[in-house]
Formats: sequence, structure tokens, C-alpha cells
Amino acid sequence: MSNLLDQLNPQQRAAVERTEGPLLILAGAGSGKTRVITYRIAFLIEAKGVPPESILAVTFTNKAADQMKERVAKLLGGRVELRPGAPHVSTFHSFCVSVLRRHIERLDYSRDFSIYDEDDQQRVMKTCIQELGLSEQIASPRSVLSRVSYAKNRGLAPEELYRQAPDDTVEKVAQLFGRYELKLRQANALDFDDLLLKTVELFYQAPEVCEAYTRRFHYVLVDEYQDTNRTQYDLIRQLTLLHQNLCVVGDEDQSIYRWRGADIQNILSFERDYPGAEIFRLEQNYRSTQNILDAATAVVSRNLARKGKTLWTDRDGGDRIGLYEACNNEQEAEFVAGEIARALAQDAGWSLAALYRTNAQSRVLEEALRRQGIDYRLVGGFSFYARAEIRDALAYARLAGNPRDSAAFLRIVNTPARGIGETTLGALQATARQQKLSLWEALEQELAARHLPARALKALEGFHALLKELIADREHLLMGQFFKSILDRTRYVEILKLENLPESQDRIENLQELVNAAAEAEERGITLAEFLDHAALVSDADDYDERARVTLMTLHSAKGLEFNVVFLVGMEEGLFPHKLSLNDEAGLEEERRLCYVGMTRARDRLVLSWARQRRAYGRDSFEGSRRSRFLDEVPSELLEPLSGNAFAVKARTTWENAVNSVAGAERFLHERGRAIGGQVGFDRRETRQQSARWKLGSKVRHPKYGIGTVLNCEEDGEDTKLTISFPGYGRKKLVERYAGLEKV
DNA sequence: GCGCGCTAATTTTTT
DNA sequence: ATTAGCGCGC
Repeated sequence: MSNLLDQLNPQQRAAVERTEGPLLILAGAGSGKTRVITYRIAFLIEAKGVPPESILAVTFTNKAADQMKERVAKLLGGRVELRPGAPHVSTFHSFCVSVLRRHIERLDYSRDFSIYDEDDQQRVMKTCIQELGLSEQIASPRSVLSRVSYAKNRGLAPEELYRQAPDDTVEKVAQLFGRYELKLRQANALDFDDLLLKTVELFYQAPEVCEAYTRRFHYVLVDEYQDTNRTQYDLIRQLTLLHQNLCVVGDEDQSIYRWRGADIQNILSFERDYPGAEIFRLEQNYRSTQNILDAATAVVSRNLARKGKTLWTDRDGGDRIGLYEACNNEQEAEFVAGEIARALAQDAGWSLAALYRTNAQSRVLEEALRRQGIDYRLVGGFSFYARAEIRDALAYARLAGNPRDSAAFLRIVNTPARGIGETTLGALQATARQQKLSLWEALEQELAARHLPARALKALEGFHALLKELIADREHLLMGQFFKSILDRTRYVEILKLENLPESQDRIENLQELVNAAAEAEERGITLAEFLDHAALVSDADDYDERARVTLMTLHSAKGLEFNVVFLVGMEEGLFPHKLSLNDEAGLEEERRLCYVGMTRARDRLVLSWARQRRAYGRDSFEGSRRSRFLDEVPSELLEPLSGNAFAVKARTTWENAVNSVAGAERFLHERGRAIGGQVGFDRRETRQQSARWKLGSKVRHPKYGIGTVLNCEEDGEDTKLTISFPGYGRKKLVERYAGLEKV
């Protein structure tokens, strides 16, 4: 065990050894925060003989939790098996779910409660807005929900919210809030905020339940403490009242979830809240070069709301920070892809990442990388569980377990179409509202009352019978078979096959994957409820693949990760800092912290880039932009302006001119042909990818656009995609299979 | 009640 | 670019 501590620096070691009492570890970026937590857990078990199961470690993401479990297991080697139990490592949300699945009946919910994701929440809020006869223009479900979440995270009831700032808008929001809460209660459903709130409420209402947990967990550790909100703070407080052995780790400079209710005060006033607390600072950075650290520190030190710390590294100097100014965002992407290609070619085994402020920025980067034939991994965007067909299948499964789940009901009552349209559904909703029933109960009532038209009743009966069967299946079948039976009984896959759309096959495969995943989970002893909980709580960032050489993701998703090379793209006013954060100083400071987080992800090389012009989305026109103020906050002697590749600039410019005329297109192709052998990879790539059928520059006829010139040709799995310039119509990207093209 | 085709609006970050 | 919402014909 002693050699375990030898691997730590004096501060880290002190933080590990101080096992009793409240402890705040202020850990700068790259200072070995995770290391301290995992060593601390190992130390408690090995050196202090603490039973593993009396340790609770809480994180924000599944990714972080998994990583922690893995590392602790590694530290303990095989020896962990000798002891009963294991440390409880989980996210806030999954911890709460596990508590609630056991005890929520104390709060008059049933244990089969559903977890409502954002989609479900929107569905409910939409109905509320309609019921109050409001227009969605004035009160969009999104904005109301964000205000509701704000209130919930501060423990405000609708009336309290109104009393805080009584005006017409708040009154409406408060009304909607109340109605929304009622509907969730009727649906036996909890939203994400509720998972935390109801656990706190449970512990308050049923002190003996709380006590059981506090007695069990002698040691509590919290990661990313700067991101905790009020409810999470309360929860931790309840859990540690007895022993006070609380160790929190955080960095106020990396607090980037204020918009989600994170309260930086939690970390700033830890000493006051936990008397006798000790504070340790981890200020040695083991990740980045001095230049990267200096640049990041220079930016974040403009913030006023911080405790302040001095990070240092023994990695003197290093490359200067690359700064690249692109003429537009497409060329910026081309530049990044080119640099990535060069770095990969050198093959130092480096990991690379392009980080951006908004998800929408990923598309051009993806396209550029694909053109270069670079393998990359995209984190976020549409995750597996976010696909419509998967959510549909999950909604059936949820509804079979909790028929009162009206959001799931609404989602699939007519998917696939079975003749239950707006009118019939309207009648059900009216019944539900009047008699304060769930939609499922309203359905049963309507079937008994027989007031609706025969046709509607017939359709409803079919749906009712279907669900009854699924409810029985859920009881009897293994999980994999259950999902299979959902797909069979609803004829979901059959109908997808009949539709035979371009994406139908993908969807069928996704569903097959879901069935497999369920069957596999069953084998590992996971229950259906746990499987569904998992599906509700996994996030996009969780499918991050450490082995990937090239990763694209948002700055938020990148927190906690590190790469040899980081590209921070889109450094422009209005984008980063984002225009919605410019209103108040606090918002701006959060953007600045986000910038700090992004910069400190880099181990060896950091490149910042911005584009003079940016295309909104799909629109023809570019919009001008100004360089981000954050660029000016980096001392200029740390920056190294990059010229990129002269050819890349020229190619793009030519491209822009090329698209509107056949002559331009031909000129473009001609110039490009001459440039082969230049440094930019995409020429070779594209040339190699073109199929023999469609020669670049050849003429084709399209049924609608007439004659055009082939500009590009790429194989995308089964499909061949052609970029063609049509005089009068501009540039079009077409899938060969569907385009009905003819060679001229 | 269904489905097609058009338009209008949309994007900050996510457990 | 994608998608939700809407109007219209069946």
C-alpha cells in the first residue's frame, strides 16, 4: 500500500490521507483530480480497512462513473474480490433512481414510475399550453420548461415562483408549471429534475429511509462539485449529516453548467457549510505545456468570480498556440482536416480533437474529414437511444410497465398508424382532463361507455388489446423476446419494410440492435426496469471512445478528457462567446470558463481558429463575423499565426465561384487537376473515390434540373453520391440511386 | 383519418 | 439542412 501513495505528489497524498471529516479539494485542470479520488477510495479500503460498500462516490456522467470504477478496480487488483461488496460509484441521477425504485411508494408514486426525458416533457407541456388556450408563440414549451426547471432546481413551488416576481408572464408560467406537475403525477412519471428532488423529499419525509443510507455510507465523495445545483447540494447534505466524511473535488474555473442550475456558491462556501472543513489545492498540472497553460490562465483570469489559483507545470515551453484565420467556416474545416491528416501521417500515436461551441458546427468538420478519408468519432448529436424508432420501442416497453405513462401513450398510440387520429385522441384527452385520469384510464372508460363512433371504438379496441398482450408479454417473456414481441405485435418492422424508404433498412437494423442489447442485458442479470432506466439516463457523451484517434465534440462534452492536439474552432463573437450569453456578465464569465476548459484539454498542441464568414445552415449566403474576444485575451507572444495551406484557400475560393456556372465548374476541375501532388489530401482522395460510371466533369441529365456537370462523386456505403452543378439551379448533391440521372 | 407537399422556423451548452 | 406544422385531396 505504501507504494500506492508513492505515486502521488505531496498535495495529492495529503488529500488522500486525510480520510475523516469534510474536505474540499480544489483541483485545477489536469492536476490529477480523478487520480486523487480513485486513490482515496483504494486507500480507504486497503489501508483503513473500510468496507467497500460503505463508500459512495458520485459523478455527473456515466462516463466518469465507469472510468472511476475501472480505475479503482485496477488499483485494488484482484484483492477487491476478497472483500464483500464494492464501492457504490454512480451518477447523481442513477443513484436517485435506485433509491426511488425501492422507496418511492412513501411519496405515493408506484415503483413502476416512468422517467420523462426532454421529449416527453415537451409533449406534456404542449398539452398544458393547449389546455390553457395559450398560443405556443407566446409560451413555447421549451422556454416554459426551462423556467419550470429553474424553479424546481431552487425548490420553488408554482405559487412561490409567482410570488417571487408577480407579473403576467410569470403567472402564466406558474399556471403551466402547476398543470405540468399534476400531469406528471397522474402519469406516475418523474422528469430529470424530479429524480433528484423526489429523493431529497423522500429523505425528508421518511427520515428512517434516509438514515439507512447515511448509516450505510460512511464515506461520500463528489466529483465535479462546482457543477452541483441546489438539489444535489441538499442531497449530499442529507447523506453526510451523520458522519460528515465528505470529500468534494472541484474547480470553480471549470463550472460550465450554471444554465442548468449549477450553483458556484456550493463550492465557494463549502467551508461555511461544513465547519472544520479542510481545503487542499492541487496546482501542479500534469497535462499541458507551459504555453498552453499560460494561454488558458490568461483567459480565465479575466473572471472576477473565482477563488484563484496558480497552476504550474514542469513541461516548459512547448509549441506556441496556433491561430488560424479562415475566410469562411468551410475552409476552416478544410484546414483543420488537413492539419489532422498531417498529424496522423506523422503517426506519433497522438489523439486529436476538434471542439466547438454548438453541435451544429460538427457537420462541416465531418464533411471535411470524410473528404480526407479520416476516421473520426463524433460524440453527441443523435445517440442510439435518441433515434425515433428506438424511442418508440422503448415507449411501448414503458407503457407496458406503467400504462398511466401518458407521454409514452401519446408517442405510440398511433405509431405505426392504426386509425387513431386527432379527433379520437382529442376525445380521450378531454375525458382524461375532465375526470383527472391518465390517457390509458380514459381509453378504458371510453371503451366501456361506447359513446365514440364505431370506427374509432374499433381502432381503440385494437390498441387496447395490443397493449394488454404486451403487458402480459412483459411478465412472461425474457427481455430480448419481449422487445421482439413489441416489434411483431405492433408490426413495426413489417411496416418499415413496406415503406421501403432510404432509411428504412437502417431503422430495422437499429431495432434489431435494440433486441440484441436487451437480450444481452438479460444475460448479465439486468432487469427490464434497469434496462429502461439506463436507456433514459445515458447521455450522448457517454459513448465516447477512448481509442479513437480523432474526436469531434462540443466543449461541454469534452470536460474531463484530454488530447495531444486540440483544435478550438469557431472562435467568433456571437458564437463563442455565444450571443445568448452576452447579456450579462455572469453568462460571459461562464463562456470564458468554457474556453478555459477547452484550452486545457490539450496536452501538446492547441490551435484556435475562426472564420471571417460563416454559413448559417444550408443557406446560400455567408454572414460576416468578428474574431472572438477570447483570442485577444491570449497574450500575443504566445500565439503563432498559421497561414495554413495556400492551396486550400485557393481551392475553396474557386469552389465558391464554380458552382453557379458550367464554365466555372469546368475551370474549377481543370485547376484542381493541375494541383494534384500538392499537399492537400482531398484531391487525391476524391479522385480515388470517383466511380468509373461518373467521371468528374462529365455531363448528365436530370429529370428536373436538366443538364449539369459532375463536380464530385463519393461512395457512401451502398450509395453513390454525386455533386452536380446545374446551370440555373446551382450545386446539388444527389444520391445516384434515386436521382434518375442519365449520361449525356 | 391519412398522406403528400409546401412553408416556416429553427440552434447553446445536457444529466 | 432538417423538421414541425399546415392545407388540401382522397
